[in-house]
Amino acid sequence: MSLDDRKFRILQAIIDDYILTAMPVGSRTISKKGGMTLSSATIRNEMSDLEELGYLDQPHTSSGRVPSWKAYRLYVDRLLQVASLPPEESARVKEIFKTRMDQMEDVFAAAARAISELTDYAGVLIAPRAGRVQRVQLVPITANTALMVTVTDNGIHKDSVVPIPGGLSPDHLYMISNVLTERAQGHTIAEILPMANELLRDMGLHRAFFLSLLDRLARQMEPDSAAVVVGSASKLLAQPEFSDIERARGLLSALETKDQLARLLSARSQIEFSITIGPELMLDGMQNSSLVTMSYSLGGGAGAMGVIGPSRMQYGRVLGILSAMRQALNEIDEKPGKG
Amino acid sequence: MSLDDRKFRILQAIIDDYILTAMPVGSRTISKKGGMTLSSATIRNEMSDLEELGYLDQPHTSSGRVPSWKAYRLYVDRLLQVASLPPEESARVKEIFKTRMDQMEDVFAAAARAISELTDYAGVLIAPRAGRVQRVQLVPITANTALMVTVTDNGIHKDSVVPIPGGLSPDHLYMISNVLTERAQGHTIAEILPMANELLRDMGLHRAFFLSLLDRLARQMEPDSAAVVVGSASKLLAQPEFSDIERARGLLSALETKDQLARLLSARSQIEFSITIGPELMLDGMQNSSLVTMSYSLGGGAGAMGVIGPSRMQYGRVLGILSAMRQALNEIDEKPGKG
DNA sequence: TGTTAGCACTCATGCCCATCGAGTGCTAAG
DNA sequence: CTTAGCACTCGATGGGCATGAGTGCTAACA
Repeated sequence: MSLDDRKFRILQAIIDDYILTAMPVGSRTISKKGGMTLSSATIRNEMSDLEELGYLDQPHTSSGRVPSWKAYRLYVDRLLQVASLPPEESARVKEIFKTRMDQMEDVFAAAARAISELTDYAGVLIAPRAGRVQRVQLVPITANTALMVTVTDNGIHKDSVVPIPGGLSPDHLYMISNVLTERAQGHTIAEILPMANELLRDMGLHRAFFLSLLDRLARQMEPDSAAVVVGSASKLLAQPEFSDIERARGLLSALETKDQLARLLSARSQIEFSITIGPELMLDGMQNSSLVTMSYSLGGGAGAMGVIGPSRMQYGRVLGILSAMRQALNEIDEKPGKG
Repeated sequence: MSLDDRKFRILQAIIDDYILTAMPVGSRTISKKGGMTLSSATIRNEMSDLEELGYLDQPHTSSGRVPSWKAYRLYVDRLLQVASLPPEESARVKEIFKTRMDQMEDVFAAAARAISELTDYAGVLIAPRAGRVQRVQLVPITANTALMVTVTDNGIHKDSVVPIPGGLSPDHLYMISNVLTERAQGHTIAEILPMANELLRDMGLHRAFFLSLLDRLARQMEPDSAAVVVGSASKLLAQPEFSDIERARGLLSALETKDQLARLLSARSQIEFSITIGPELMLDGMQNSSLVTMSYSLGGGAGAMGVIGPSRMQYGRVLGILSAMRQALNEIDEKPGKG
C-alpha cells in the first residue's frame, strides 16, 4: 500500500481542516468538501490506510483523525505555497519601519513584534552575524576601564567594557584604536585571530593589553544570545493547544532560554527558508510546536527571523508574512539613517 | 466598630494562610491555629465584622474568606518584616555575579533572571538612569553615519546612530567628540540643553549637525524601555491564580509592554522599597497582581528592581531576596571590571 | 475490484440529580 | 462576651443516562 494521489488529496483536505479548527477531522467532513466526490465510507477506508502509513493519529477509537508531524512534513514539502498577503497587511508591514529608529536593535525589536502581531504566533529574530570589522574604538570610562566599540560593515555594533593599563590618556586610546582599526579593518574575526602573533610583535610594551583586546574582539563577533529578540510570546496563549497550562509553560520557558533560540536561528541564517516540525526540533517543550524561519540580509550580513507556534500552523500565511518582512528589512539598507 | 487588636491578629492569620494555600480560609482553620484560643464561632463573628470593614471578601455564601487588596495593604504596612534568607539562598545570590560579565546589560539580565528563579515570580529590573555625562564619542560607521557613544559617570553607556555631514574624517569626528565631551562633561542632560545656544554660537559651520547631536544626547539620557529587563515570566504560570489562561495572558502581555514597566520602575528608583497592590497599579490585567520593588545603586546611579506576582505574595520573603540582591549589586561597584 | 449503504459499536460530552462537606449565620445557653 | 448547636447554603464530586460524532465491518452493487 502506498501513498497514491487520492490518499494524498484526502490527507491535504484533513490537514487544511485541522489547521483551521484544531478539532479531530471525521470522514464525513472530508466527504462533504467541495471537490471530493467520494462517500464517507470510502474516505474512512483511506483514512485507515493513512493512519497505518503514519500520517494520521487517532486520539481514541471513534474520534476523528489528527495529522501527525509526518503529515505536516509531507504537507510543507509537497504542496505548500506562499500565501500572498492581503493588501492592508502588506501595507502594515511597510509602515513598521517608517518610524524613526536610532539603533539596529530597535529595528529588530519592531520586526519581531510585528511578526507576532501579524501571525498571532511568537515572533523570533536573530540579528545578522557580525561581518568584517569596520572600526574599533576605545572610549574611556574610568581611569582603568574603557568601552571597546566595534563597528562592522553590516551596521552591527557591539561594545564591551575592557580594563586598561593605568596612565593611558584618551588620546593614547584614540591612537591605539586607530592602530587596531588599521589592522583589523576589512577582516572577519576568523582572519584576525591568526594575525595575533604578528600584531603582538610590534606592540612591545602593551602586549598583555593588546591580547586582552583581541580576546574581547573575538568574543564580540560570536553569535550571541543577546542578538535574539522574541516578539509577543503571550499571543501563543490564545491558541487552543495551549489551554493546557503545563504545555504553555513548557513552551514559554523554552522561549526564554535565548541561547537555545540563538543556536536554532543562527544555524538557519544561511537558508532561505526552513520549516521544522515538532519532534524535528528535538527540544523539550516543543514537541508540538513548529519553527518557520526565513533568512534576511541587512547591511550585507545574514540574519534569520521566524515564527514559533503550534505544529498546526498556517504555514502558507506565515511564509507570506515572513517574506513581506524580509523585503521590508532589505529595503532599510536602501534608505540611509534607518528611518 | 473598629479594627481592634484581636481583629487584626485574626486578619493576619487569614492572610498568612491564604498566601500559602490560595484557598478561601474558614473560621475553623483559624481557630485551630496555634496561638489562637477562640472558638470557630467567635472567629466567625469577627470575620463577619472584617468583611463589613472591607478587609475580607467572600466568593460566595458559605465559602471561606479571601483577603481584599485593602487587607494586603494593611498587612504590608503594619506587620511586614523582611524575611532573612536561608544561608544557601544568600550564597546563591552572591554567586550570580561571580561569572565574568563584559557589559552592564549582562549584569542586569542575570539579576532579573535570578530574582525570578529565587522567588518563582516574574523578576523585573530597570537600569539606573543615566547620570552625568562622562564622555561623548563619535565612531565612524559609513561615510555619512556615525555611532554616538555616550558614557556617563555611573557606568551606563548608550549608543545611537547619527547622520553626519559628508567630508568629516575620523580625526575630525574625534576632535568634535573632544569638544562635545569638554562641554558636556560633568553635566546632566537637564543642564546641557540650556547650554545649547552658547554651544552653538561657537560652531559656525556645523550648527545643524551639532543641534542634531544634542537632540540625540537628550534622547539617550531619557529613561527608556530598552533599560527594562524581565526575568522568567513563565514562572508565573505555575501559580494557581493563573490556571485561568485568560488571566495569565493578560498579565504576560502587560509584562511585554516594556514602556509601561519602565514608567512603573523608574518612578520607584528613588524609593528604598515599595509594595503596590492590585488596583493601586491601575493597569489592565494587573488587578490581581502586586509589584514589589526595591531600589539599588550602581556606579552612583539609582535603578529599581522588583517582582511581579499575584497579590497573594510572600512579601516578606520577596523583600528578603530583593534586599540580598541589592547588596550583591552594590558590591559590584567595589570590584573593578565587573567580575 | 473498487465503492457505498447500512449497522453495530465506541467514546466524549453534557445534563440531571443525589450526595457530601466545608463553611456560614443565628440563637440560646454558659 | 463566648461558644455549642443547628439549620442552611452552595460548590464540588460522581453516577446514570441520552446524545451525537465518529468508527470499523459487512454485504451488496456497478
